[in-house]
Amino acid sequence: MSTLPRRGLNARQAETVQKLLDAAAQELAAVGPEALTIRTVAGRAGVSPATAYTYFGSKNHLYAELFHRKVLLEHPVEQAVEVGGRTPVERVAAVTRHLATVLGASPHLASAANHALLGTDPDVERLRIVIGAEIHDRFRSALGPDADAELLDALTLALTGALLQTGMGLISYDDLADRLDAVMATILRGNA
Amino acid sequence: MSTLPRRGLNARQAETVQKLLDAAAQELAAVGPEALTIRTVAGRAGVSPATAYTYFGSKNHLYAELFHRKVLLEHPVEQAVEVGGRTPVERVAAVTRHLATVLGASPHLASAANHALLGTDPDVERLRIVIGAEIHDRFRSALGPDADAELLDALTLALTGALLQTGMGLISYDDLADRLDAVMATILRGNA
DNA sequence: TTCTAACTTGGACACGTGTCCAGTCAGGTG
DNA sequence: CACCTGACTGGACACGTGTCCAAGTTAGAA
Repeated sequence: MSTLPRRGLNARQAETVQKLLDAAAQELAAVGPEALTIRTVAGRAGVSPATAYTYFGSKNHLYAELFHRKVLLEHPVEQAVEVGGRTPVERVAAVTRHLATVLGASPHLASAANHALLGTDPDVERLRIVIGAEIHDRFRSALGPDADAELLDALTLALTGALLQTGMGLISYDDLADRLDAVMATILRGNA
Repeated sequence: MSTLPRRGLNARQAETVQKLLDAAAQELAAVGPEALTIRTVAGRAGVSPATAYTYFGSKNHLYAELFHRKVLLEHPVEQAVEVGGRTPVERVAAVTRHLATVLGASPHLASAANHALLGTDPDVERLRIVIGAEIHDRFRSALGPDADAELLDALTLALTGALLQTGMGLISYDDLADRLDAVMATILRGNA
């Protein structure tokens, strides 16, 4: 499956993939990440399980792809950063608030992705790197081009940890944004 | 299973549990987290699978318990903090270095626990909270009793994120200690 | 010693995962 | 229009998970 996820899909294939992703999003919202199976998603998409496995080699891959599209691609943050404020603290807060909002709107997806992105499939690995880079870039554009690498690292790790704890239920989605604000401000203090 | 993990085990049961945990550690080191199954662990422990499921309701529970015992209970950090240095930065570094060392010695366990602690079983949830509290306490004793809550939060989240990324392979165990040093120092700057 | 409560066992069960492959179907090409 | 390539299908397969239960076994009480 490692070759199939995006590159070089013809129209028909792309449509099949889209149907699967749409069905997965619906199924996820309907029954949650535990109850969802590839076969029910395939059924909902009007496609055979074998076909589903052609495009998504594992449930993890499906979740990771869905997360990437729904959370990152469909919700770019450029404007949030630009209108987010004049200081780095404000712009960083805009990044994390934006993410918290998007995730809070799809808690099932967030929790599913939490598990999925830990997977070892090559497909998941690829998406993990893409997603990590995207987060990194968002912080970089919030901090400006001459940001300290260690600082970026600290922000990214703290965000990662917060998302993890949210997925585990230790932080509620309602609290996430505020918690992140406070943590980011704490980290930035002395590093602005 | 939620009632059985620790409380009120008689000698025979405690021995069974210990045999299972020992077998799990061996199996984990031998074949890695993916290939391990409850049944092979039970076999190695000389116990039936049904018995194994009596004490560990899921593979996640088994991993979480193993992690808690091997990483936290068998490796208390008190002395590390005490001899770690005089400044908060040095003592925090002692905590994270200590953890990084222990985890680096059992990468399979670390990665298994990474997955497992995300589980939804009640047993896992309980251990998650216990483990989280333990980490929190370590930072608190490193920072002193009057530590800022937001600062503690930031350190904990960054550590969590770093452990996550290590489990995912984005940070090597060799780099982990140094990365953590740098990140912790960055966060502490301006918050000492 | 005998009894009893409990821990343990073997084995079946339903279910999900991911793989595989021979066969079917559709759409564009000649 | 017949063809042919590539996507899709159906269904079996091996495997692991976690559940269940009737029967066996063991340790400690009477």
